Amino acid sequence: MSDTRVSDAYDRLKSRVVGFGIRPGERLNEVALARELDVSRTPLREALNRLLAERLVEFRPGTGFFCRELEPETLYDLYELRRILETSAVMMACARADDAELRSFEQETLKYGLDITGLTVAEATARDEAFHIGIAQLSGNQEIVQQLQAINEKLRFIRWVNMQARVAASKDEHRAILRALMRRNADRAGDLLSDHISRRLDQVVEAVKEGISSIYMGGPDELMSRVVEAS
Amino acid sequence: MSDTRVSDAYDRLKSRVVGFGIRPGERLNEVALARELDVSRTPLREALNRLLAERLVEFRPGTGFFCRELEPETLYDLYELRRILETSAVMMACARADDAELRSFEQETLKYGLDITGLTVAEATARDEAFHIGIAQLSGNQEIVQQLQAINEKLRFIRWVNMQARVAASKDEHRAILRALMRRNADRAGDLLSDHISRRLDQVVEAVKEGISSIYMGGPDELMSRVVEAS
DNA sequence: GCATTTCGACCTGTATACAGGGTTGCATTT
DNA sequence: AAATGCAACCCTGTATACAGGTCGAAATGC
Repeated sequence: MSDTRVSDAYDRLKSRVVGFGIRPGERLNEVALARELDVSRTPLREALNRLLAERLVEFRPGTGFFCRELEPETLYDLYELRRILETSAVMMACARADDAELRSFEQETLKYGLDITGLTVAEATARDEAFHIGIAQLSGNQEIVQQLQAINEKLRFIRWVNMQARVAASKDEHRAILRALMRRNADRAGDLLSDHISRRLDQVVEAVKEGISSIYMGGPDELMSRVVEAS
Repeated sequence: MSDTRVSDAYDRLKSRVVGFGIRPGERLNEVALARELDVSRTPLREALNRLLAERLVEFRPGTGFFCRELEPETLYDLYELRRILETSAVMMACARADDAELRSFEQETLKYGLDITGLTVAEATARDEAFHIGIAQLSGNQEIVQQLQAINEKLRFIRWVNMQARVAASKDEHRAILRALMRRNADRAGDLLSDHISRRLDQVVEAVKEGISSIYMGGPDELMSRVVEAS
């Protein structure tokens, strides 16, 4: 059992929202949801209010809570924000991280290898996120790390949809970024990472459309359990 | 009356937390707080959970809610994050904002003038924030704007403390930033804004110490109603 | 047949009650 | 005198009840 019923409901609700267990725009019936999560309405509403502050759900007074809508513009802005933060972070990492931290990150990254073919989409996405968060952590700025994690949650479904398309390129790009980082070449690392994310950013609008249809085709479970094949 | 009792309690609680109506680290007694805010514990706790998600309050299961602590390191990280976001934003603004938006911002900024001597600290801080948020809005990226607003709330008390120290410099720096922005000189605008914020960043740790004592000297109301004098 | 209005069911918003656990203070012991 | 243990009180965590409002559906009028 979790710490409290609130944090328990919060965690499970969050994974449903970011994982499309609940559809964007869908209205949330508190009584039904409380029964599903096996909590009463009070802790459920407390959890919903946490998600509201993170803008993962919306709220209309007198009407109730809704799963957040997916505006392509918002997702584009989030991708851009991610690019800004990660580009700055890798440059800070080049300047600040000590040798032991860099080596440790390199080892952790190369431990399973950069190749993600054969993994499910969910696994590949998790590993991709870990790579990027790892760089942010090397920057030494915890606020950047936390912001990026929040952003990643909002963008996770796009990563799922995109994960199959650019496997080979992603692997090479990650390797190049890692190399520049290990050489503490801040300008090059920043440029590479910026371009790496920009390439995804350019596809966001299409990804949303395709993503929605993909998701409603086989459902989120089907999508995230697909196996990534070499391109 | 507000929309709901939750949002009402949320707004008033938030202004207390960011304005030091509640001391950092202070434990929040729900019954007493509910009585003060004239709501019952249920909406109060929902409001507290929103603030928890924003990390403006902390929570220990079985013990209750606490006002967030002020770690100098966290504040330093937030200042740095602010610098990164605003530097990117002003460069994006140079490239993207249309002429009408730029002119409108210039007019709004010059309307009251850049000189803030004679205003109270609270007024001067509000105007300073408006200048910086205005630039972020010109970037066209709403996510950046919202992130900056959240960051500003967490740093507001430092602005209060610092507001008196660097009035003259701030005025000139704002003018220079505005000029570069109007000329769409992205590199120069970015550098100026980065330096502008970096100067504050360097003072953060001292500001925290001085800030704490200042606040507990005359109380937050006294601090924010001080009049800014020419240096 | 379509629009409009009214009625009813359901759902949200909030208060309150109760149980369990934490905290604090006092007393006792070392 | 300091530290530790115990007990009482208070406070948190959660369920539930109730009131007010919203949305939908059905019925009636045009």
